[in-house]
Amino acid sequence: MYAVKAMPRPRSLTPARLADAALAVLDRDGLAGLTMRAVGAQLGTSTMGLYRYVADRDELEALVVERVLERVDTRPPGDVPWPDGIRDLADRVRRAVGVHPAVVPLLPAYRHRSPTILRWGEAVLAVLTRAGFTGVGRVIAFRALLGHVVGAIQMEHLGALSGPGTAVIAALSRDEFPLLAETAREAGAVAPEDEFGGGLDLLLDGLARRLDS
Amino acid sequence: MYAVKAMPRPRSLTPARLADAALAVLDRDGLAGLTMRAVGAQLGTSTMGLYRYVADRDELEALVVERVLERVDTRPPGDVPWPDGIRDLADRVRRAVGVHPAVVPLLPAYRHRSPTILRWGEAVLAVLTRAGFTGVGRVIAFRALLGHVVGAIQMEHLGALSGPGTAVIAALSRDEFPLLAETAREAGAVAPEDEFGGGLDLLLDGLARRLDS
DNA sequence: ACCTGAACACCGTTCAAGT
DNA sequence: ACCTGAACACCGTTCAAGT
Repeated sequence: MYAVKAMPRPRSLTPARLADAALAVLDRDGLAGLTMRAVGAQLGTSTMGLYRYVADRDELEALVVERVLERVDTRPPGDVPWPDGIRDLADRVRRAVGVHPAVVPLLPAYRHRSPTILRWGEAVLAVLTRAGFTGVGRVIAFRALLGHVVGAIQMEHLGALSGPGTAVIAALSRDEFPLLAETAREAGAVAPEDEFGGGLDLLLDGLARRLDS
Repeated sequence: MYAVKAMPRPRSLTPARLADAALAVLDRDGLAGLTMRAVGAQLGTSTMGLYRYVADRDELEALVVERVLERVDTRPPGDVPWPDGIRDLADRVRRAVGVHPAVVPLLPAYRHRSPTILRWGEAVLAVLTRAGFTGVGRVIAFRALLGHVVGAIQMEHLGALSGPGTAVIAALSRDEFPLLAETAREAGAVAPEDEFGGGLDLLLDGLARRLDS
């Protein structure tokens, strides 16, 4: 019995509950509204209570990012041609982020620390390797795909074709920016997923050519 | 003479001087160190003096971003094959940002407001148009190129091949992430400009195939 | 062991006052 | 007209105190 002198009071929070609360605040009030005080209030606990679960605000943001990325299925794609496998994997990330667009500004800085993205990267590399890529060619292919996913997701949410930025450009003086104005108007007809997929297909075609030669 | 009753005191600052001071602070102390107080101190004026030139901190950041992008040559590339023209234009942005890497985290949000990037986009579209791209195909091509430049620059500066992130990955357990660990080790041999150019070439090859068919 | 609230050292920004 | 400094309403985080 002597080991049970004082029952330690159970923790009232879990990292998952904390991450959910922070994500709720982020979705509701945006990145500027994501403060330690706001998350504490969301949970009904004191602000300082959070520091029992995270070392600082940085760690809380990492928790939120991982909470969103967790939803990405990182299992190998089905038995399909390798370009379809890559398309599938890329789209899983795009869809998961689309559920919580407010997390987009955080992705570049926290991407590296995400266990989910590591597993996802391993799955992408498995597809590339089975397709026949090796060595430096595989490095370039992997980084190009990662760059496209990162870049295109940001384009979609911070510079959306249908967003205000494009409207501003479409209204630009035709004298100074004739092609930009024209392209912005044509862009209205392109759905976000077609833009994402279309760009990815360009990359995949380029990669296919590398395998032929 | 009655129009010259009271000579207005000349302004002591210019937007350019302000932007240079802010850029100096950013380069020295990073984004977290870029505060209104720090920029005021850098200029030897009061903090509040800055508000005569910018409406708020947001506008100061926009000024810094534009100061860096200003250096990008937006004139049409020489009379070269179109893929070389695109390569040239893309590399101009990469090199300008490389001089002030601390500005990278600001790029996604402020890109749209930059007059330089608008002119640069017009130049990219001119090359694409002369190459034969039109309509939706041109929209996709343009956005894919923009996405690659944005994504690859961020990969280079926030997730550099030679950076600590890759070292961490290279040290990962070979059991859990065998391909990631192997690729990270191979990545050490790839220079940043080769990674950027290699990815861009994949995209350009994909684009060339669109013109053939 | 776990949680709390006051306090501290910062921010951006408002505003009344100086020259 | 231009510039300044005190003050206000926020932050993240330290720390001593409560249960």
